[in-house]
Amino acid sequence: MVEKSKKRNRASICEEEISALLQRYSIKTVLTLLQEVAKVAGEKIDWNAVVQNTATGISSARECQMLWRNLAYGQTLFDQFDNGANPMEDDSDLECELEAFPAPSREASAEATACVKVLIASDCPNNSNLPNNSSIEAPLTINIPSCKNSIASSDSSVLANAVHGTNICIPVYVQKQPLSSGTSGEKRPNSGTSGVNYPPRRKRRGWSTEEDMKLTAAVQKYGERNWANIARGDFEDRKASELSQRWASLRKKQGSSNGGTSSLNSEAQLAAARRAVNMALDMPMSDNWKSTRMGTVGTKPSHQSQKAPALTPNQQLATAGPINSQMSTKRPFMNPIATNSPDSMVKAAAVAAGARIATSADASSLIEATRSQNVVHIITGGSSVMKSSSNVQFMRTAHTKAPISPYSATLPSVSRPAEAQKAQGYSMKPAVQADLVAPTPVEKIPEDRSAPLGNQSKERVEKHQSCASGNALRVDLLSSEVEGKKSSGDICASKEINESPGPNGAVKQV
Amino acid sequence: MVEKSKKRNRASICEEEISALLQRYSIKTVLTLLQEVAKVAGEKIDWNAVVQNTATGISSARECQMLWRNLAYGQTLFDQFDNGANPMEDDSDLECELEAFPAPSREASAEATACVKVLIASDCPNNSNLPNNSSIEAPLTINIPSCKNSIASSDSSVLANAVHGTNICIPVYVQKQPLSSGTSGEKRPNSGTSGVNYPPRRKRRGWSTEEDMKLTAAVQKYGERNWANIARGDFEDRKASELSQRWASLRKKQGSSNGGTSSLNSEAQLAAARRAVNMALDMPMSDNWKSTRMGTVGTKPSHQSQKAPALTPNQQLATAGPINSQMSTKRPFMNPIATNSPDSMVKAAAVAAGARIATSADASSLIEATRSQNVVHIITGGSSVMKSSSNVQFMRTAHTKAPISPYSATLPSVSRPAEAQKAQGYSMKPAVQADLVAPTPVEKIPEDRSAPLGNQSKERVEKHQSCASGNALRVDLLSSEVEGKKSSGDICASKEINESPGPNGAVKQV
DNA sequence: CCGTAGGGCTAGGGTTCC
DNA sequence: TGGAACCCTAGCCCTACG
Repeated sequence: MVEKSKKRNRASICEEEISALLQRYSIKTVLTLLQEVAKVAGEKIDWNAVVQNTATGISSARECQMLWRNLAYGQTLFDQFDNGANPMEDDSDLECELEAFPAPSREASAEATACVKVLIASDCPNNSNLPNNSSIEAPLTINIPSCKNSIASSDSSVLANAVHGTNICIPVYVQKQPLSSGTSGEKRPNSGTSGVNYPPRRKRRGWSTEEDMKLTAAVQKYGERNWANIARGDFEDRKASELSQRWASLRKKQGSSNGGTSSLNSEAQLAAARRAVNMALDMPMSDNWKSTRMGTVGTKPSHQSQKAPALTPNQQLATAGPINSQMSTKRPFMNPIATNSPDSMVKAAAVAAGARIATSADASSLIEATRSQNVVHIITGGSSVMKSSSNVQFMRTAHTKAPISPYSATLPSVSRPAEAQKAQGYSMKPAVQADLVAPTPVEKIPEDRSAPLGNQSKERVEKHQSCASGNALRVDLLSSEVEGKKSSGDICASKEINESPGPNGAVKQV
Repeated sequence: MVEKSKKRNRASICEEEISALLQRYSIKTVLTLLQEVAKVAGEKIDWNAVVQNTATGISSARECQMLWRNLAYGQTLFDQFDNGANPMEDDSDLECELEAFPAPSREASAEATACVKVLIASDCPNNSNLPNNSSIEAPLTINIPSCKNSIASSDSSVLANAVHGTNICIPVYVQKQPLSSGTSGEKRPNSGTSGVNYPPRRKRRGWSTEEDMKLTAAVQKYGERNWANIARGDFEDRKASELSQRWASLRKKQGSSNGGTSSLNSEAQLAAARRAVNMALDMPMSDNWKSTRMGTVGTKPSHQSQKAPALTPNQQLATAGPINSQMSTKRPFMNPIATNSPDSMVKAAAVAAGARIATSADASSLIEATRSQNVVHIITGGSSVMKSSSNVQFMRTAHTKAPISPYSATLPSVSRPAEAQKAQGYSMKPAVQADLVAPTPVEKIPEDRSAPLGNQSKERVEKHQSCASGNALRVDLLSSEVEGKKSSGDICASKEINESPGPNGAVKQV
């Protein structure tokens, strides 16, 4: 009688079976049993206990189980069992997945679902204990069409059915909720057993320094716009919006206070950029190349014609190289002396060597930076603070040692991460990225977390790449006044150039 | 002299090579060449043409090529070639990927990258044509440390370097950009050749009533589908998609304010839900089961103890079933007569059978509905209007044919889509979802576009699932007064229950 | 190419709580 | 009382899909 085969894990259930069920048990019986079963704690169901307290009228635990099994996975109903028969072991339950045949319509599903939810939610059977003060009876009126007419699919027939049908009303008991005073702001009580409280307002939880740092790190890692990713990855109990908000708050604070604490990706990058510029354009040859690094990656791509504009300098000197060189010495050779950090020198050299990406790691970091933030800051010397809106790149540079003119520069096209490897592979035309480090920044670069970054940065970059793959690279400069503490340096001849990065006045000074 | 082996696709480049390069060519020379090469259109580089116009001072096409190859993929520099020597074929370029050794630091990469970007972006060589009106010269000051000191890695030494170094200033030419008016929302000009605009996220700009009316008029004029035309014609600074979206929003609002025009998903769903309720609780057995569908899915999950409360009805009847049944006939058997749509009957049966999800399609549709809107409306007969904020489910039901008492009911936990399959698999306790359709709605369901949906709904649902996976299902009822046109029906004994769904007074009447 | 649907993200503004 | 945390909604953008 009972299918014991646990192997059955897929079956279809059709109207015949339901017909059989409903001809034997009323819907109310069925629902009552389901409710009672649902109330059983734990996984195992003590059918004897169920049947003792059941309101279904079923007196046999075995029958209860049978009915339930039919409900749960379509076990065949049978009608011969002793009233005192013990139920089967739970282990004899099937692992079964019933398939609808044919599938009901989407609307029907939704309809049924919504309906059942209402009923389910009122888990107070109308024949049990009275609704107490915390419960409210709400009538749910149901029209029972007179079912003699067949084929009631059109609206008119539906209406006719309604007219001829009868209405029944079933009480729905629900937990009474305290009226919200609107402004009282009281916390929603965690009413224990009734569960499903409203998405309760979470307890307010301040941000610890640790969390802030974690956030900072995450932003550096993911960029400023990927709050959802950050939230999923590192902040289990903070929402993306909270992260964003907190980040804005942090930025505001640090921006207004002064140089802030940590160098963000953008900031570090931009500070680095300035130093790099310092180095790149006239690197003395007096450096020690020993124990330094050089990384340049170039690959000749098969048929990609991407190119990037190169640089302007024009000075020409030729120097005999010590290695692998049969070249003429057009430039006085200096003994390699370690002047700066090896890394710096190497990178400066890399720039000189063609503004190519040095390593895939570098490429990815660049890409990441580019993707994760559209703002690039190069702040030289000054302690000014600037906040820029998305999609604007700032570079603060100046003529002399304490220059504080911010520029905004649009980044050239950059590959998205997935294409990082590919992007490295240009040799027909040198790639636009490069590596170098200028070892001697004039002053400490003030921290500034700018660079809010659109989540579209990735795609945006991609688009740029496609639409501006030629020489079309633009630098938008923006010079702004110095804010914050007075800069000890002089602002050199930087012009006041206000570039509107967007229609929204995307450039903001904080 | 030239490595022709195309097999070389991986090599390392180190400081020695760079040293060799820089001792022979100045950085400016290098950069100039790179820029010039970058400007070459197409994939192939005509070195003879390059050398004719070069500002590098290099007079040999062969040398140019050699230098470029060194830059691109580290080809060894050599110094013996005729000035008139023809360059090698491009095909002799290597496919090579240079690896940095050792890899530069991340910061160094970023620094170099940003720096180079600035330079690259100003692709107006300072020795070429004057910047025109659309260009702006911005000084980029670069500090050139005096390179005699070695090991300048600490900040202090960096500073010292800066002090002792010299600054040079290179002009950076950039396209002048029109000032943005801030909130004007003007479109960012597509500055043609300069490319790479950043697609800035436009500042959000709410829709004024005037705009809405304008939009309405435009829609009436052009029809609902020609958003592109409308945008071009009347909405300079709105995109077609925005118009479409706004229109949908407007329609939703208006739909809820009165009879509206079209039936929305949520509304249809909820109307269906009511009908389903009508059907479910006392389905007559006089239906024709032929050619109908039944779908129920149940699986016994391994160790999941999720359960859902079942329903209240208590009436018990038993009927002999025609199929597969050896059961006792406790209930009068009626010949199956097709009373309603097959789908409906099937779904009603499904509810009866345990409020389980019928099919995965249904499950997903349910999930979708739940996810996409937190508001469920079941409006019976009345023409009242209600707007609810997220996370509240309303069901309007009543005793009789024109009932208009809205209830708010919290949805039970619902799986998110990814877990839909999993969610189907409960058989230890029946799942909460179910399918059924009541075929005979009493009245036409008024349209109501409610269900504003936060994008957090998903997470909320998820949370519900986790925190209320037991029997904790609650129904919060909310009865509101009828708004809008007078309902022809009577408002039955629905109580006035106002449940505050959230701290924000989420329940709003429109 | 145009439209739509749907998802992601955030600015903005409200509410609650400290 | 103000600010911080929380929350929601509207608006924008993007991608798929038709």
